[in-house]
Parts: sequence; C-alpha cells; structure tokens
Amino acid sequence: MSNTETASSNTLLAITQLRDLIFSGRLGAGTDHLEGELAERLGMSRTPVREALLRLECQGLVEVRRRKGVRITPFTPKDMAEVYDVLTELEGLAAARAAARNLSDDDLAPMVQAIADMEAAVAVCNRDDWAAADDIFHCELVRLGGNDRISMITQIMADQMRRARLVILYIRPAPMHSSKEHRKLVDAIRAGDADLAKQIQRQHRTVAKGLLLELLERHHLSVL
Amino acid sequence: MSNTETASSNTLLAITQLRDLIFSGRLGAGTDHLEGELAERLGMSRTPVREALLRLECQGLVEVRRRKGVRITPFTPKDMAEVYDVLTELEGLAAARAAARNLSDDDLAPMVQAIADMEAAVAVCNRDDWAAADDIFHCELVRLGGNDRISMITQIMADQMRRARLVILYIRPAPMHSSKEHRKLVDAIRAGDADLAKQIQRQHRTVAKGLLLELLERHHLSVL
DNA sequence: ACTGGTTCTAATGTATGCGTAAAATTCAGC
DNA sequence: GCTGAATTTTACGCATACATTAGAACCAGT
Repeated sequence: MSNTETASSNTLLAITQLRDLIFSGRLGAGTDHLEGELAERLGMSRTPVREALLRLECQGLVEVRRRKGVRITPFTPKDMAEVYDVLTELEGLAAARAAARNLSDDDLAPMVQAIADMEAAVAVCNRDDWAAADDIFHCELVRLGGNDRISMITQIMADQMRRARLVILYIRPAPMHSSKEHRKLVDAIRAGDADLAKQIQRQHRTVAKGLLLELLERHHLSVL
Repeated sequence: MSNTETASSNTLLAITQLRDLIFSGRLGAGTDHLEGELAERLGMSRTPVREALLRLECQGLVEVRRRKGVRITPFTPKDMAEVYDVLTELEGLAAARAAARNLSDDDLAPMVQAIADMEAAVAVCNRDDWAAADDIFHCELVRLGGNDRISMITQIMADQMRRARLVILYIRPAPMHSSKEHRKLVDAIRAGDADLAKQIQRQHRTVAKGLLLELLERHHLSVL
C-alpha cells in the first residue's frame, strides 16, 4: 500500500480506474475483457472489480455478458442522438426551473465563473480546459434546476458520450460563440424568464446535436 | 430446489424477490436491513444479495450505507414531483417522436389493446388491472418513441414511485376519463401530429402530477 | 458523575475456492 | 472431408472465510 490516495475502498478505486481506462480508450469501445484480467490489471481480487463493473453497467458504460466477459459499450451516432434528445428536454426544464427560482448572484456565480473559464480557455486555444468548464456549466445549470433526478441522469448521459466528446473536441470548430449563448442563458435565469431560459438551452442542445452528428458522419465515426 | 422457476441465477432471483418485498411494503420505506438478514431471508449467501442490492441502488430503490446496512429509499412528495417532471418531458418527446414515425396500426395495436384493458378494468372497478394496463400503455408509448434511453429512464421512474402509486391507486377518484385522453393521444400519433401528441401527453402528466400531489398532501402521506 | 481513551463487537469489504454451465476442442462415425 | 456428439476447458456464479473498520461498550482517571 504505497499509494496514499486509497479512495477509501477498493471498489471505489476500481470504479475510478475503470472509468479512466474506458474514457481514455485504453479499454476500447466494443472490446471484451475478462473479470480476472481486469482484476489483475488493477491489482485486486475479482470481487471489487465485479462490483465496480455492475455499477458501471447501470450507467451504460459496460455490458456484463454471461461467461463472455464484459464489453465496453460502444457509442454510435444513434446513441449520440438519443443522449442529446434527453439532454435537450431535461436541461431545458432545469433551465426553466432555475429561472423560476429567483436565484441570487451568489447562486449564479459558479456558472458565471465557468463561462469566464471557457472564454479564457478559448483565448489560449485550450480545448480540454474549455470542455472541463463546459461540464461544470451544465452541471451547475441542472443543479440549480433543483431536480436531483435530472442531475443524475444528465451526469450519466455526459459519461456515456465522454469518449465521443473527446474525439469531437478536436475536430470540431473552436467553440467561439458558445459563451455568448451561455451568457444569455444566465441572463434569462437571473431575469426569471423561464420560457426564454428553456428556449435558449433547448436551442443550444439542438444545434449542438446537429453539429456533432454531422461531424461524426463526415469523419465516418460510426462507433466510438 | 423444488421451485421450477429458478430465474436462471440467484442474483436475478434476489433482484426479483427484493423488488417484491420493497413494492409490497414488507420492507418498509426508510427501514434499514443487514445484508446477512436479507440473505438468510432469501435463502442464499450474501454475495448474490449484495449484487442485487447494488443494482437496486442504481435504480434508486435502496441506499447502501457504509456499514449500516441498506436503507429502503423513502419516497416523498418532492420525489413524486421530480418523477412526474421527468416523465412529462421525456414521455412528451417520446409521443412526438412516435407521431413523427408514421406508425402502422399494427404498431399501435398494443396501445389500443391497453386502452381497452383499462376501460374493461374501470367497468368492473378493478384498479389493479387498470394500473397494469396503464403501465403497459406508457411503456409502449415510450417504446414507440424509439429512444432506448428514455425507455430505460421512464421504467426506473415508474419503479421508484410504485409504492406511492399503489397507495394512491385506492384513494384517488376512479380513472374514468383517462382512456379518452389516451385515445386522443393514439389518434394524434396515428395522424402524425407530433406537436399535438406531445401536448396531450404533457398535459396528461402535468394534470396527474397536480392530482397526486394534492392527494398526498390531503392524506398527510409525506413519506412512502 | 463525567470525560477521554481504549477495547470490543459486529457488519461490511475483500479474497479465495469450488461447482457449474457455456464455449471450444477433439474425436468418432459417416 | 465433414458433421455432430462427447470431452475438456474455462470463466463466471456463488459460498465461505478472513480483514477491516465504524460504532458500541467499557474502563480509568479526574
């Protein structure tokens, strides 16, 4: 036990490490892996690995198959469309609800900060930082919506498309104008205009869906 | 092994049995239970019970707590509101998508049948049968929407409110007019009117939310 | 009697071994 | 050479034993 950050349990550690392996592509989409192999790779026994895999299965990241090992769930353009459709609806509602809550500037501060971070990242062409700030923005948005189930679902959707998003992040045009939309959304929420907030967020996701699907098709990325 | 329906695996069997125990209230909302107790109760070892509990946790039915056993997740009016808000959005989209798909009468047959079953159940005042047919109706609706993620999410939401629904089923007014709405929805889908279909379904869920929340409050059902 | 620390207990977290069933291989028969 | 049945392999499902640790109980000192 040389490592100090023992995540408090091997199962949690396995979840973290497996997520890393999946998101980074070291466990490729559609590939099969045995519990035993993964356990050895993570330096622990099968039990915590198995529990971690069950949890990841619930989140749609792997598929546990009877005696064929676990398959890293592939992600196709159809999946991308599904995810964006769900996000459009749920984040749209979250935006409306947030607007209806008369939030203070303190409440909105994290979103404002995330926008600033995105702009800073765009200014120096750092797409990873932009993506991280974008994540925080959307996470904060649904949090302010006040519906924990929506937060949970959008988190899962974000994870499911993480690999695809990483690829797209570097082939898409730089997200120059997106922070303008984000600002408008924050303004609408601050002004308490629920309909406008919902409309802006829906538009944001709908446009993004079209853009990303087109990119995937153009680059023949049929599975990620 | 006198039982013929061995569900093919103890873990699956544990999931089924635990769901029954939870939905029937024999494992009461908010109560704590030890893995060992549950294992003994189900006549198997801790391992499959533990795996079943992990899966149920992902579905929000139980909470596995650090060394304090598992808690049967309570369900409050706030949860009910959250669930209905999610259903309003996602089923609304599913209805619109179904309408946009030019479905054949064969495709719509299960929904039509479910409506007939609901009416038959109402005619003989059998609320359980009505609820079962209603489940099928909504399940079919989202299935025809064609978004597997929405199907999965609505299934989970339905399970989460199953206990509450069971209680409400017998204190709510008889669902006399609901099949009229359902028919209108099917007509809109058949006619390919996506906007109307969405509107009808959203209205359906929104009204139901108000009705149920009012009932919960009136009967002082703050946790189920 | 109260507080601080220690010990003890018990429930979970993890490792391990075995039985089982599905897949792969081999071999017999055609 | 091919097909299909028997055998072998092997990966998982599950049981069991052990380690760990949170919380309870207890004890000593004031």
